[in-house]
Amino acid sequence: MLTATTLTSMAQEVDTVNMLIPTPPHPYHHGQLRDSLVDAGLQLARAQGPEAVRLRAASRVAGVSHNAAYRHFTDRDELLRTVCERSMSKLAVLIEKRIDEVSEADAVTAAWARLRAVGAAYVEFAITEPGWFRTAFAVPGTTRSRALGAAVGGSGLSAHELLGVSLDALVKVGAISAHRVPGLEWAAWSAVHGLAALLNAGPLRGLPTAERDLAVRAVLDFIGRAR
Amino acid sequence: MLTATTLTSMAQEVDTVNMLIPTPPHPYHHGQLRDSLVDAGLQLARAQGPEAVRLRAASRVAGVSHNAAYRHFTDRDELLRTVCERSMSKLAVLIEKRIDEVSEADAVTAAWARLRAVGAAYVEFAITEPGWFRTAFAVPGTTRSRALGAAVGGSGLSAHELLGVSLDALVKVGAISAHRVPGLEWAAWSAVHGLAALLNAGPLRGLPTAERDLAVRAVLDFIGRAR
DNA sequence: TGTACATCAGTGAACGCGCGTTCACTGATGTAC
DNA sequence: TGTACATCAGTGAACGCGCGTTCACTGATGTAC
Repeated sequence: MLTATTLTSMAQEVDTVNMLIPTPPHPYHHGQLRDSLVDAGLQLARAQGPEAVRLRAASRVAGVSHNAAYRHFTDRDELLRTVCERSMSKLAVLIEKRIDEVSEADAVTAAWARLRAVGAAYVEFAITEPGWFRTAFAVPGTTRSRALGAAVGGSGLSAHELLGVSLDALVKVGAISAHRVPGLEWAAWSAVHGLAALLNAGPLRGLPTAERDLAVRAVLDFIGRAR
Repeated sequence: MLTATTLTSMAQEVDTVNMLIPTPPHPYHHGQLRDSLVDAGLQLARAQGPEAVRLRAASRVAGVSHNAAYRHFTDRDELLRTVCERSMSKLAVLIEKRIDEVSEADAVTAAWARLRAVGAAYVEFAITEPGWFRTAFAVPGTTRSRALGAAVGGSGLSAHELLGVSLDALVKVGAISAHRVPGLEWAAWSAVHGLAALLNAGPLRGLPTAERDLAVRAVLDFIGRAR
């Protein structure tokens, strides 16, 4: 069964590490400026969270004058929303990846392992990418936005939908009864989200790795005990 | 048993409602400026969250020139930390109040009801006072700060300590075994904190009251099923 | 009890910062004829 | 194929904002003698 103990940095696997260095000079017509600005915004969000996603800062990173951005975004908020959606999408991509890694043979065991994988991936993302995690939840309504995973072979389901699919699978396999799904959905999501928040920004930031892994295991076990 | 369905505004009971209006002119020597600035900071935090706690804004609300604050705080961070601690303390005071309202006769039932009251009060505070809730968790390390409740007849225990006490009581009364306490502590805290965050700032903001109450009940039931 | 003086706790002006946003502009590109 | 011109996508200067912080100041208060 997948545990949450191996919280190595997923960064390199999910995306290339970029430094916050302005890009070298470019021809007058940039050509990809919108994408470049979103990438710059993602770098800023990754390093410093959603507050750091600003038009001037992103333009600086993209190596462009600070008002060129207005050719591609109506205002700062549009850039921020785009970056939030992309962050949320990265979370969904990681969750789906971890689900796909589950290889249990028995259908029931596998279904439980997949639910656990959803929770573990959620926390893994929060810990290894705190800036993106905070950004993903910085704008209300982002959860419903679809993942961009389809482009890289994913289903395009959102993080929330992946949780729903996992719970439905448990019903289909006979592990839990259907009427328990809504409650479990709430409980599981809340528990995992709260754990992520407490470990990250809250009072438990900087907990030693061993204790942190214990806490993660405790919460995931608790959810798994729902059967 | 205490439910979470009555999420009426606790504001008036916990503190007087203050508008963000500058106080009337005062004598040259204010006399209570430090307290006034902290109160002003609490008003700002309540209305707009921790980002709004700024020296200039607080001075404005307190009706004082914007640098008088430097006689009482070394910098903005000291004011912010003070306001965060006070917010955390308000959370603890509400939790303790809700615990004290439990009136079950049977020791085991009462112990469970008190644990539930802790969780319900936590969510109640998050929903009725979102600004203070965010502020309480805005500065890492604030959780360990003691509540100021002792002054108003409370125990002075922090929110976290009140949870611990409730769990210990369940052990003492024979409802759960001692070795389950750490895991339960993590799970309960995470679930309730995550629920608060999702309902508040996250994707579920603006959920209709009925659905929201269902979600709260689902999560509290889930914790209560730990027996 | 009265005066000199130190200290405390305010004031008002100023500096420098990064920000979002707007303006008039100009270089590069695409299209009609 | 060549030229005129519209359009697109950049640039640089500027405005106004609120902020934290520092400076020299001044009014009020408390204390020593």
